[in-house]
Parts: sequence; C-alpha cells; structure tokens
Amino acid sequence: MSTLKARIKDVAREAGVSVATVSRVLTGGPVSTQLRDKVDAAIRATGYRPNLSARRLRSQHSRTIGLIVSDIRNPFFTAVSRAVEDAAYEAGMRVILCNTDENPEKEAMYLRLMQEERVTGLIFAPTRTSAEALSQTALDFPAVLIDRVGPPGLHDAVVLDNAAAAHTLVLHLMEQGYRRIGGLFGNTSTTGIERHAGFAAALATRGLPAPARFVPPTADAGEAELLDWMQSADRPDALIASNGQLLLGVARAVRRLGLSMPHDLAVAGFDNETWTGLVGPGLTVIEQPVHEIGTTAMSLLFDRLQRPGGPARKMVLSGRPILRGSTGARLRAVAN
Amino acid sequence: MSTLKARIKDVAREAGVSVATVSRVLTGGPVSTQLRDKVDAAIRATGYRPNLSARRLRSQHSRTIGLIVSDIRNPFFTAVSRAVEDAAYEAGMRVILCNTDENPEKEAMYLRLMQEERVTGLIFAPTRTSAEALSQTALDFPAVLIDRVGPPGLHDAVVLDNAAAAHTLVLHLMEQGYRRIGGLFGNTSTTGIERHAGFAAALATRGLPAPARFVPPTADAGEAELLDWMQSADRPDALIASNGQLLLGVARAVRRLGLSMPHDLAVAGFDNETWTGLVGPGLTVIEQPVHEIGTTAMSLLFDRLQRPGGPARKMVLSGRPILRGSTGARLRAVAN
DNA sequence: CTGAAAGCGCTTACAG
DNA sequence: CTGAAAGCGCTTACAG
Repeated sequence: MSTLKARIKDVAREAGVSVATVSRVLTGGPVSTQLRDKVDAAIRATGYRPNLSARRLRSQHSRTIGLIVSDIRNPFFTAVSRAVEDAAYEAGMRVILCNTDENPEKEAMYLRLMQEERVTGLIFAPTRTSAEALSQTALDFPAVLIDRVGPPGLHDAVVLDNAAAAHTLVLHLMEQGYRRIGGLFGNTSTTGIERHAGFAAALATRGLPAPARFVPPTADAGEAELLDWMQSADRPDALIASNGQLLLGVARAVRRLGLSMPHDLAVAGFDNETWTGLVGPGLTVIEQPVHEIGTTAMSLLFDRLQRPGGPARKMVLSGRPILRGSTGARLRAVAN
Repeated sequence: MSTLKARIKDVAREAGVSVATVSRVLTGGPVSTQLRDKVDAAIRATGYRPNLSARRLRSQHSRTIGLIVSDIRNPFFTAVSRAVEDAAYEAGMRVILCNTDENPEKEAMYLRLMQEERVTGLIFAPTRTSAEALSQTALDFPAVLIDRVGPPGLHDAVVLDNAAAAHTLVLHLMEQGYRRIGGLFGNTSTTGIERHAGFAAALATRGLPAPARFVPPTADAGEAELLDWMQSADRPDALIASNGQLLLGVARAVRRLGLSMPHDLAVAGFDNETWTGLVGPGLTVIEQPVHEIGTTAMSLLFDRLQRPGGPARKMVLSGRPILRGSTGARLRAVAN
C-alpha cells in the first residue's frame, strides 16, 4: 500500500524495528547499516512520508520563516521574496508569506499568525505605524526588517542607502541642467522619508528649493499627483519618484499628457523594473540589489538564531544608478 | 506574564477551568457565558496564542493550500498567487508557495513536500513532463491545475481559452494587412502548444504559412530567438509572442535592432503586463483574467473538498484582446 | 454545559 | 547501536 495513511509505526512494523529506529533513520541519527537498509525498504514499501506537523510539535522547531510585505505584486517585493524563499528551502525551512497592503491592522493580524505558527524568525517590511508599534511589542522570535527601519537598535535590518541614492539622482539632474526639481514620495514608510531627506539635502547644497509631495505609494496615486502637479503654477522641469510604483504612475501621466522626456520633463526614480528600460528614451533609475536584500536578510536571521543577544545590526546596501535618456541634458532656450 | 510559553493548560489553570473548556472557547464550542468570560480574561492575562502545529496534528486538518508555480517573478503567477493567498486567508487557510523554475525535479520535490505538509489541496501549474507524470502519481489531496492542463479527466483545471485567443490575435493581424506572421511559443507547457494550434489554424483559414519557433519561456530566449529570426531569410512582418516573458524578450530585441512598430514589425502577445501599454505605440495583447484565475481555482478546490468524487471540471476562461499601436494597419508600398 | 482521559504522529532522553 | 516510554499542545469522543 502506498496511501498517505502510513505512519512511522507502520514503517516500524514493516521493517521489524522500533519506531525510535525509524525516527533515527529519518533524522540521520546513529543506526546500523543493516537496520537502515531494512527501514529504507519499509519506507519505500509503505510510501511513508513524515508528518511535518507532528515533527514540529514534538521537536519544538517549526523550521518556518515568516515573510510580511505590503504586496507581492510590487516587483521589489516579488524579487526579494523569491530570494528569501530560495534561501529558506535551501536551508530546509519553509516560508509563510503575507500581504498587508500597507494596512497596520493586517500587519497586526499577521504578526499574531506568526506567533501561532511559532515561526523560527521573521522578515518584515513594516509601515511606519507598525514600525513604531514594534518598540512596544515583544516578539518571541528574531525579526529582520527589510526596506524600512524600525525603532533604533531593536531589530536587525537590511535597507538601501536611501538618502545617498536620492542625493545621487538629484545631483545628476542638477548636473544635467535642471533647477526646478520636484520629488514624489511614498507616505507610508520610513523609506520615503529617508529618500526625501537625501533629495532635500542635495538641493540645499545649491540653495535650490525642494518641492516635495507625499502620497500613497501606488501607481494610481503617483499618476494623479503628477497630473495635478504639471498643471499647477510650480510645475517642475524634472522629477524624482521615490519608488517603482510611483514611477510607473509618473510614466503613465507623462504618456497621458503627451509629454516628451526629458524635454518637457526629466524623470528619475527608484527600482529598475523591466519596463523602465523600454519606455521612451529609457528611465534613469536607482537599481536596488533586490536579490541581495533577500539573501542578506536571511543571513542576518540565521546569524541571529545561532548567536542570540548582541547588538542590532543594520546592513545598508548601495543602490546602483542606471542613467538613461529620461534625464538627458536640459536644452537651454535659444537666445534670440 | 505574556511570553509565548503559555499553553492551553496555563490558561485553564488561570481561569480555573479544564483544558477542554478552554479549547471549546477557542474553537467556538458550547460554553456558558460565565466560563467564556473567565477564559477570555485568562487568555488576555497569559498572552496565550494557540499552537497551530498541535492543532493541525490533533485535528487532522492542516488548513493549508499548496501553490506550485514556475516562478513567482512572472507577473502572471504573481497576480494569480496574490488572488489565491487572499482567498485562502479569507477562508482561514494558509498557503505554501513553491517555485519550480519549470524544472520537473523541483516539481517532484515540492509535490513530496505537499504530502508531508498534509495539504488540504493543491493549486499547480505543471510543466508538460510533470503533467504527464500526474497520470501515474496518485495524490492524497485534490489538485486544481492552472494555466496548463494535465491528463484528460483527472484533475480540475482553470485555463485560458488559448487557441481562441491566439486565433483572435492572428485574425486581427491578417485584417490589418499582415501576411508573413510568425509565432514564438514556450516549449515547456501545454499552453504554448494550445496557443500554437490556434495560431496555425487561423493562418490555415487563409492558406497562409505558419512559421513557428518553440523556445524556453524566458525573456532572454525570446530576445535571442527574435534577433536571429529578424536576420534570417524568412523574416516575418508580424509576430505573436505566446506569453509575457517572451513578449518582453521581443520588445527588447525590437529596441535593440532599432525597429519601429508596427512599420518594421507588428507585435502582439499574451499578458497585459504594466509595461505593455507604455512601450512605443503600445503593445497589442490578450489580457488574462489573472485575478479570476486564482479565485476560480480556489472555488473549484473548495467545491471539490466539500463534494469529493464527481467528474473533473475544466474552467475555460476567455482572454480580452487589448488592441494597441503595435498592430496598426500595415502600410502598403506606394505604387510608383 | 463541563471535565477526565485518550490520542494525533512524531522525537528524545533514558536505560541497556 | 537499539527499544520502551514519555510527552510536545492540542481536540474530541465519552460520561455525567
């Protein structure tokens, strides 16, 4: 028989050994070659597959990583998730993925789920609300924050050097001749704040104004905001979008308004998504090391599990500027 | 105390009731209001959270859905996954997601994992190799195939009307004046085969040749193949790409060769990914009802769980053609 | 409605 | 190296 009904007890009977011996074969314990062969044969004969729930309960190890992000459809999180999952399965662990839609209530709910699953560790991209709440909540497992930071010194984190990256983009735009540089930032995470800081600082070095707008980090919000902005008095001649979703909204608005990049509006943003290289003259972006963010988060987590205690570590990874046509040099008005 | 150490036994002691009563409160069994209040208070006082592994083991219900796709980074699967996850959490179930990279060995491995997790049901996009193997393997849980079909009559499935969709695209291209219409198809799934069939059938109605190339369903393979094709003798004047990854490769090749759509090459494809509306004149595509594919798969699964037995059902959903500039009318050579 | 007891399928000291 | 026994944290008949 090879139904799923086979338990370790059935294998033991089939092999003529104790359940302890079967268990040892399964977990790589010390067993004589002779018995091991018998057990292996019995496993094949019965079609036995261990019951992971029982194993987890008894061993008190869930071998499970929680992964909480805002939306797996955001390509940044898609890529990070894939890296996390690969690393997890590699290490014999499994992943529980949750989408919060930047909703603090969902975050709280999934945090409870993580407790109930007795996860080994958590990788978490919190909203600002939840990030602050983290200082109150004592988690029963180590957590590594990604993309966004929490209360200082409390959790390990892997983030981009956001201020530096935004600074680089602004510097580039200024070098290209732009002076009215606007910024569109997400309003739900610390990331938007940090990128805004770098943006404002760079413009301050030249005494330029730093018009900024904060919106929900979605394509729709970005599109609507830019449509409004471009029809207002303080219309910018260059724009920075602080993440891939907002940048997508900007690209849509540009298309809808029939603007030409960079002539009517220079555009730069974050996240080297597939489409950024294919649109118009190509969009200048900061590429995030998405895969490395995922693997680094897992490394920090495994590290923390092996050596609990010790100070919180923040890994700050650099983005890579990819300069494309959307930030080509500004054409000066011809003297006439 | 509010550590995770609290077990049902601790709550019972705190509330002055039996563990059975606590369990009944937890699972919504019949308990007097008086005791229920005591237990609720004790749960709050102890910070108790149920242990899902224990619950699963004892109740023999994992409340878990397995989801096996080729790569979560493929936007089609990203969207389907999100729909599946939302439906699952809605129903109090959790999802185990696995990426197979179109690799039959990984598929077999994850299928074993599903057994060990004792999943309630499975949603699976198999390669052709695994789809065939499915006729041999008896699974211990119901499975719903998505995007691709398996052995006839064996499993529920949710698929696009692939042949009809490809037929529609070819018809449109012929109406626009194109006659040398090539097709680029994925070679790992039944989907590519079905789309090729519709493609060939449509061209046959006008007695036109149906030059087709089968490649791995990746952007790189698509790009390389089109670069080669466009430099060959049988260079097409219109092209169909059978999925979003291949279409992306095509878009890259078009850009690299400096071709103008539709003048140098008309392009149509599958999957209405974000970028398809933003590239050049916009790409004509068949939009798949990605969200509905996910929710329908879950419905079929829940249905099957409630009423086992009964014939396998195949849900065939229609794609929606989105006509854009990439398939604009062919400019005839001017008589001179 | 309530409690005492059995048992889900494993792993892991303990003793030999 | 091997086996008998305890027990992980729950749920669920069973009896009252």
